[in-house]
Amino acid sequence: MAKPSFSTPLGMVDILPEETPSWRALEQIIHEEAAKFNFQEIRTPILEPTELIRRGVGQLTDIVTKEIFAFKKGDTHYVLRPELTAPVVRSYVQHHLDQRGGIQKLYYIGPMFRAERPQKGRQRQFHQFGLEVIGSSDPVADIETIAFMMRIYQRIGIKNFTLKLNSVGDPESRELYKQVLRDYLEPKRSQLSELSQQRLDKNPMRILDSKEPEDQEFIAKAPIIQDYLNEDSSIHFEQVKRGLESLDIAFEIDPHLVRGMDYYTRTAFELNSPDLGSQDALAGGGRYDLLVEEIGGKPTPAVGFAAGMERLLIACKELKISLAKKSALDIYIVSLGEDARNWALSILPELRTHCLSASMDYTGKSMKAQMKEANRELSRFTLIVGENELNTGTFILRNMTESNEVAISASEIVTTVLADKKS
RNA sequence: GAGCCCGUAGCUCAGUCGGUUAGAGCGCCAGGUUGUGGCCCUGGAGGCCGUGGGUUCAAUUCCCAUCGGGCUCCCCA
Repeated sequence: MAKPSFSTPLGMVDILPEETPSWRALEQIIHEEAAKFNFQEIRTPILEPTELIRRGVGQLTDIVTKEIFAFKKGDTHYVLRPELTAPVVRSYVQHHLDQRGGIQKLYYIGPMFRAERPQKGRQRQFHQFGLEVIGSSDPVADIETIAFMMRIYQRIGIKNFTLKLNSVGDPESRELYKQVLRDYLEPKRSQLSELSQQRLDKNPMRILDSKEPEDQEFIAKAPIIQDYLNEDSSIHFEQVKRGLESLDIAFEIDPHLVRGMDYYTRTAFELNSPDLGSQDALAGGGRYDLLVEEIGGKPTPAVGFAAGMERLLIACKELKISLAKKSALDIYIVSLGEDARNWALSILPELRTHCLSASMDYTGKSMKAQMKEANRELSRFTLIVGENELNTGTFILRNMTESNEVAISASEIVTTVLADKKS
């Protein structure tokens, strides 16, 4: 094997022709469902200012401290976007979308970048779809966000998952809870994992998310935030729960669910699948009532989620769900000789004008080889053109699935193939 | 950032306790059918056995390094 001189960067993959139909089918589903919910698509640059991500996602988060692709051009620092909530909010503020009236219901599909060690379900360039509802603090926005997310998986047929729900509180509730948590954990500091000891100072709530064995005992007995929510946040949480119940969306409360981005307030949720292996989060999201202001806009409540597309496709593969199959060709023209090839080339435009997919040999190979190719391309018909046909004006149209053929005139080709396609 | 496993044909993998021309299935190309695909039969192309170094009379095989891949921890989609 000649060694390839070049290959994709670590953790980045080519999506090959046999895979793109599934991707397009998934994208199609997302676009269709978004339209049903009256969400509008937004597309933003792959690059964003470093400072936006730092402030948006959080200075101390893993994403910012170690997972970012950053570089500098002139005096400006850029990053490849690691997520899209902060950029969408940036766009919302930059273009004064709040001035358009109503709330903004936006969705997106696109590549994200995180400089992590690749493994199953984790790449350095990966794709997410997601949505952001900006301008509403009503629990209905949370419920619709989750309902949209669940609908995508439901439509695809992925049912094997757990929806975890929590409230991480508003700033007031959270400060109170953090203090309670610190008071509880501080006496046990020396018994906690090294990582959790650091977190105790910076962000004690993330200790709840720890998987270190030595932390588990303390986490299990730790006070839970639900007991420290103020009345507003508590009511909000209750309304979200009730809304999901009324929509028959099953969930479980996980008081230890703390997500990786700093901007979440109140509602936080995550969808996990046992079909994914170690990286089991299909999607996650929550409410972020402080982010718009943090990024320079007016105080504006918002909620959203993001879902991993590769992980969704992995789950499909595990569950043997096929989103798309190789598309069949309507007609392949087998041509014999120079005159026949020219004739074939000249008839293709008409076939395509009638919305038929049509192709022919580009290499001048034997009839048998051309028939093989038509078969490989799953062509429904082959049209055979040689000297005889050109002289008599009668062509052989072979039905490849039924293995029979008819002699027809040139003017009958389109109608015959179209008639079969409709039946 | 840390740990473990793996690199042999386009793909999936045998094999070599170190020793003449490295194999299979699938795929590809061609012939059997000088104008007919799928099934079948026959043949063919395609490998410096990831790369570099070491040990040895001899390395695809053993050792070291390196690169690449996979899985795991951490964290996340």
